[in-house]
Amino acid sequence: MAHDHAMPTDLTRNQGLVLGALNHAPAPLSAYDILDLLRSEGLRAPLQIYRALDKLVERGLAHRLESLNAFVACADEHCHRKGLIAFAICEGCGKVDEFADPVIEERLGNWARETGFKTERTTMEIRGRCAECLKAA
Amino acid sequence: MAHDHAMPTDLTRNQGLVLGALNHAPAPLSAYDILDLLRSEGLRAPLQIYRALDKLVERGLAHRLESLNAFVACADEHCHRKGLIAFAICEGCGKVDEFADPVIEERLGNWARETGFKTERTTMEIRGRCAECLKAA
DNA sequence: ATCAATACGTTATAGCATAACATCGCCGCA
DNA sequence: TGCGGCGATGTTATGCTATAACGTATTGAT
Ligand SMILES: [Zn+2]
Ligand SMILES: [Zn+2]
Ligand SMILES: [Zn+2]
Ligand SMILES: [Zn+2]
Repeated sequence: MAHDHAMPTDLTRNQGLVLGALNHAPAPLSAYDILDLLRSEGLRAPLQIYRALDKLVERGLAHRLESLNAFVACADEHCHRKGLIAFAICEGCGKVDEFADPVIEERLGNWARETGFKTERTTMEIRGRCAECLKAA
Repeated sequence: MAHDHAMPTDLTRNQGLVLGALNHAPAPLSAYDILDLLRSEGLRAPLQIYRALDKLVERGLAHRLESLNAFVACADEHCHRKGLIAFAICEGCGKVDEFADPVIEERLGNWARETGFKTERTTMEIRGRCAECLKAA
């Protein structure tokens, strides 16, 4: 399970609550999912969640999945990855696998250099079914 | 400009209107952008747009950009591409460049084979600034 | 004490997407 | 000719996602 993450100590209360919710979740959560989970802690408005998420994503402690409009905790316990990250998202169980591939990064870097494009950020998301779900079917 | 696309002849009226709007647009359009463009043609409801978009995307005549919640016409005039497509989206002018890279496709295929993941579809979107916009700055 | 920077709380609003239901037109087939 | 299936259409209502705009509170340095 994802229960034993080492959380940075300098998070604000809201940031800590949101990251905690993501860490305990077995699948990506939307901002509104998180809000519902944290109403018992006194949070009431979407903006409280979005502001915390902004900071967490900025620091690499969480990631936004564009194709899902949802968020996950970073799978890298301490030092969050630099560079390009790919996400494999299972449509069956919701599990998200996070990995980096230097060759892909290099190919995209080459393409950018050749075309004169200045990359700010890249999202790569694979949708499908994980091995476990395939076995179960 | 994108004015001279060969449009399939078997599109319905709504599908044709929507694809036309995308073909003439210099940048990705949201479903609501398209709706506003087509009110003069009698379209009134978001669903009319979304239904047409579903068909167009299904046939590869248009693409959905997940990181933008918007749509573009496929840049491949006739035979839309098979396989993995990457999109480079300029934050300055909105231009979208569509390209395929067999090496990246192979790397992702390898990863999937190794982990037993069955890929249904992949989205790859690069955000940044195109050469032209960089020159202008 | 003053000031700037950052986080927080609240209300309202904007933007994106689908559910549910009725209707229409086309085509194949008795 | 009439029936039945199917896909596209039209309409209303609703739900989900995200941000604007405002004010207050906390922190921490000078
Ligand atoms: Zn990560
Ligand atoms: Zn699974
Ligand atoms: Zn295309
Ligand atoms: Zn540009």
